[in-house]
Amino acid sequence: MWIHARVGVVDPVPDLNALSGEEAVRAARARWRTGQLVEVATRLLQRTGFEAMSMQELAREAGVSVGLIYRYFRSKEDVLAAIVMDVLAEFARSVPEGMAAAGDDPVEQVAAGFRAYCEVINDRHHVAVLTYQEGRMLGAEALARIEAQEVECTRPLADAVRTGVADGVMVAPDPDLAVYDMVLLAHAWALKHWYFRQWLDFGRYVTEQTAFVLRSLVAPVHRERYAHLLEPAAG
Amino acid sequence: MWIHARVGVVDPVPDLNALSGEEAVRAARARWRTGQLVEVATRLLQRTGFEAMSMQELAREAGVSVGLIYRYFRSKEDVLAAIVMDVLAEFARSVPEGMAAAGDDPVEQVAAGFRAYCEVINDRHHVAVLTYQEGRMLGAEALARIEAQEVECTRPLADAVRTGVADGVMVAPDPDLAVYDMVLLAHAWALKHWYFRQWLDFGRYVTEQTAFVLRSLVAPVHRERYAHLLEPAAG
Amino acid sequence: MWIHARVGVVDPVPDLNALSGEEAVRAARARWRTGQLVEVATRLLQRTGFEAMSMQELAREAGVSVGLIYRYFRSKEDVLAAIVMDVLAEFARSVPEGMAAAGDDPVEQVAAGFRAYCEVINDRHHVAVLTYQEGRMLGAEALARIEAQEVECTRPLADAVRTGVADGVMVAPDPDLAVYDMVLLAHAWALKHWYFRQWLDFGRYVTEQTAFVLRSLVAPVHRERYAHLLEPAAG
Amino acid sequence: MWIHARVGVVDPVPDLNALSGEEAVRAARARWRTGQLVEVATRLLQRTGFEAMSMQELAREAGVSVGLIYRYFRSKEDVLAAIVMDVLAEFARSVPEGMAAAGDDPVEQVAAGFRAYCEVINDRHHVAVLTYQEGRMLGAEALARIEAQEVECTRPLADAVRTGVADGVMVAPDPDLAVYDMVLLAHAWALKHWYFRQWLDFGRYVTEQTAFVLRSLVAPVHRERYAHLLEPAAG
DNA sequence: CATGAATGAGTCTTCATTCAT
DNA sequence: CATGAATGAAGACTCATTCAT
Repeated sequence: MWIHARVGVVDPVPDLNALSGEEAVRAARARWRTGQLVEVATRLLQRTGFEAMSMQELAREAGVSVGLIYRYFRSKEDVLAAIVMDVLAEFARSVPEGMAAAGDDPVEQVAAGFRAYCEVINDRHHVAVLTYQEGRMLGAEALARIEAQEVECTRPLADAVRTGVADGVMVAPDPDLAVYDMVLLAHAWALKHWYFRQWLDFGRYVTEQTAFVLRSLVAPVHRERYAHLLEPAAG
Repeated sequence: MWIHARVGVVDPVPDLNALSGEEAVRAARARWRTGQLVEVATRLLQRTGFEAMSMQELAREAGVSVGLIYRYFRSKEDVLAAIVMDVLAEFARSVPEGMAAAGDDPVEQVAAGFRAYCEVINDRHHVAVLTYQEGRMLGAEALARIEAQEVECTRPLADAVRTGVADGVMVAPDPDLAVYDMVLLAHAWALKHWYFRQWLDFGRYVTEQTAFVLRSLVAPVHRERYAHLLEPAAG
Repeated sequence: MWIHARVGVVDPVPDLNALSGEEAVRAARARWRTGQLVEVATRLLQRTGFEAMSMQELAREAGVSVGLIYRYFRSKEDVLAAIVMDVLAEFARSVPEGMAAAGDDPVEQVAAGFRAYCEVINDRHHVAVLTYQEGRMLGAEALARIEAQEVECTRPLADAVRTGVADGVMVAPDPDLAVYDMVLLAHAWALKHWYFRQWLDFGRYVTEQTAFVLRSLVAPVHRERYAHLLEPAAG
Repeated sequence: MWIHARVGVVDPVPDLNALSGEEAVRAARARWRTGQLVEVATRLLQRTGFEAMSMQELAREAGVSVGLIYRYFRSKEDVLAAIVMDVLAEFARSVPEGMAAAGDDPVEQVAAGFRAYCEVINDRHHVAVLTYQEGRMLGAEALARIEAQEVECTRPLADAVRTGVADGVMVAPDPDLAVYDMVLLAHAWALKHWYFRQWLDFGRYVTEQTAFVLRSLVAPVHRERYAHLLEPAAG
C-alpha cells in the first residue's frame, strides 16, 4: 500500500545501503529470515498452541537448523513476542484501511473497522488469542511495546465513536468501553469459534455482532437510517 | 432457596451419618482433599496456565506428595475438569438465584442475572478465566459434561431474553448470541480487570456493561421505562 | 493322595493345635490367606508378567488391602518366591504321580513324566518362565531353596532314565543332560507357545517332543517295541 | 568370505567417500553411536532384564545424556529391537558359513550348523538370551522383522534336515520342530551355562548335545556311519 | 552464516512400601 | 487383624538451549 507512495525509490532499504554493501546484504537476509521464521511459527502456533510448539519442530518446518533460530531470536519467548507484534502490526494496518474504505459516516466506519478486526482474528485464531492473553509469558519490555501497539490499534475505532457521539448519531457514555467491547467480541471468535460454529459461520458471526453492537451505539432516532446494519436478518 | 425450608433443622448432614460411620468419615475426608487440591490448583493455574502448571509444583504447593494427587484425580486433565466444574456449579446456583430475586420483568431479570454472573467472576477471577479458556485441553467426555453445565448456566438468561422478545419489550434476532455476549463481557472483567481498573471499579463496570447490553436489547419504544438501567450515568 | 494314608487323624493340623486354640485359628487363617494370595498373584502373573503386576492390583484382585499383603509377605520379591515354590511343589507332586500311573516300564515312565511336566507348564505359562528364569531377582536364600526343589523335581525322571540305561532299553551317555533337555523342551512351550501354535497345539507338541526325545534315548534294538511313542504320526 | 576378494584394496571404505564428505562423516558417527549404545544396552539388559533396565541407567553407563539416546532410538523398545537384530544378523552370517564348510553330507551339515549356532551364543551369552526371550515386549512391526530374520537363520538347518530325510539318512516327522529344538538347546547354554558347567565345559556341551540330537534324527540303519557324532564319549 | 549433536532439567505418571487408625 | 491414605523415588520421554565444527 504505502509502498506505492514510494514509487521512484530504487532500493527498498536505502538507509542500510549506506553501510558497506556486505552489511546491507547481511541485514536484508536477516530480515528475510526473521520474517520467514515468524511466518512458519505463526502457522505452527495456529495448529498447536504456544507451549506445544517445539523449537525443533519450528526448525524442521522452516527447513533450517535449530541453531539458526537462536541466531535470530534469543529465546522461544522472543519468537512469541515477534509473532504477537506481527499480528498487532496487521491490526494497525488492516483496521484503518477497512475504515478508510467505508467513507465518512462514523457508523459505517465502526462497522467496517470491527469487520476488519474480526477478519484478522479469523485468519489467525491461535495467535490472536496470544495477543491479549498469553502476555504473562513475556518480559516486561516486550509487554510494554505490545500494550502500546494495542492502544494504537483501537484508536481509530475510538475516534470514530467519539465523532459519532459528537455528531449525535451515536450514544456512548463510555466510548473506550464500547470499543473495548468490540475488541472482546472479535477475540471471542478466536476463543470460541468452535462453539459459535454450531450455529454461525464467520460471516454471519460478524454481521450479527455488528448489529448487536450498533443497536447499542446508534441513537434511537437514527436507527432507521442504519437498518441495513442493525437488522441484518432482514437484508 | 431450599435453605429456608431447613430452618430449625439441627443436624445439617443427617443423611451422610446414615452411612456406616467409617465410610462417611472417609468420604468427607476425600471431599476435603479434593476441594483443597482444586483450590490450590486453581491458584496455580491462574498464575501459570494449564500447560505450564506441573503436577510436582501442585503437590509442593498443596503440601502433599505427587502420588496423592493421583489418588484423587486420574490425570492432570482431570484436575482441570474438576476446577472448571467447580465454578460452573457456582454459576448454576448463583445466576438463577439473582434473577429470581429481581421479580418478573424480563429486562430486570437479565440485568440481575448479568450482575450475578459478574459477581461470581469477581469473586473468583482466576478460576473464571479457565472456565472458557482452557476448555479445549480436555478430553471429549469432560468437555461434554462441561458444555452441558455451561448451557445450564446461561439458560435462565436466554429464557428471560426470549420472554422479553415475545413480550415485545426486547429486540434480539439471535438471543443465544446476545446471552453469550453477556457471558463474554462478564468474563472480560476477569481477563482484563487490570486494564479496566484504570478508569472503572467493579460496580461501575457492571453498571456500564449492563447499560451497553440493554441499550442493544431493549426495544426503542421501551427505553424510557428502563432509563435507570440504560443511562446509569444519570443515577 | 497321601491324605488317605492319614485316615483316622481327626484334625489335619494337629501340631498347631497343641498351641492355644486362638493361635491355631490364627495360623490356619494365615495359611489360608497366603494360599489365596499366591493363587491370585499367580493368575495375575499369568496375564501380565512379574514387573507389570502391581501390589495394588494384587490387593484389588484378591479383595484385600495393600497393607494386608505386607502382613504375609515381606516384599513383592517374597511373593514371587512363594509363587515359584508353589509351582515347583506342583512339579514335585505331579511328575511322580504321572510316572507312577505309567507302570514299571522306564520308557513309559519317562514319557509320562515329561507329559506331566509339560502339563504343569501349560497351566502356568508365565509362572513357569519365572521358575527357571527370573531367579536373578530373588535373594540368595530363596534361590537356594528353589534350586534344591528343582533338582528334586527332576530326580524321578533321572532315575527312570538311569534304570532304562541299566536295563539296556535306553542309551544315554549323560542321563542328567538328557533329563535337563526334556525340562528345557517343556519350558520352551511356556516361552514359545505363541510360536509353536502356528502349527501345533499343546497335545501335539507334547507328543512330538516325546517322540523326539525318545528316538534319541531308546536303544535302536527296542524301537519297535515303543513305536507308539516314537512314531506318533502313525498312531 | 568376501574378505579374500578384497586383498590388495587400499581404501577400505571407498563407496562411502562417494557421498558428500560431511554426510559420510555424519553417517559414520551415527553408526558408531548406535553401535556403542547397543553394546552398552546389551550388557545392561543381560544384568537386569528389559523392564528393569532404565534409560537413565543406560545413559549413565554409556556416558551420554538421556536425550541423546532418543536421537538414535525412538523408544526403549527400539533399543531392544536393535539389539536383537544385531545378534540375529550374526546367526544369519555364521551358521550358513559353518555348514558350507562341512561338506555335502546333511548329517555333517546339521552338526556343523548346530555347532556354529552354539558358538555365536557362547560368544554373546547375554544378547543371545534376549533374542528369543524378551521378544514378546516388542511391537508388531519389530516382531515381524525379527521373526523373518529368525526363520532366515534356521532355514539352512531345516533344509539340511529335509534333505537328510529325503535321502533316507534321517527320520524327522516334523523337521521344523527338530530344528527349533536344536535352537533351544543352543540357547540353553546361554541360559544355564552356570548350571551345566558343574560337569561340562562348552566344547563338551556342544558335543554331547549334538550327539543327543543326532541320535534322534539319524535313521537307525545309518547310525554306524555317524558313530563319531553319535557316540562322542568314544572319541 | 549455518549446522545438528549433545545436554539435562523437567514432564506426567506409576508403584512398592509404610503407618496411623 | 485389617485398612487405605500417604509417600517419594523412579520410570520413559521431551525440549529449550548451547557449542564445536
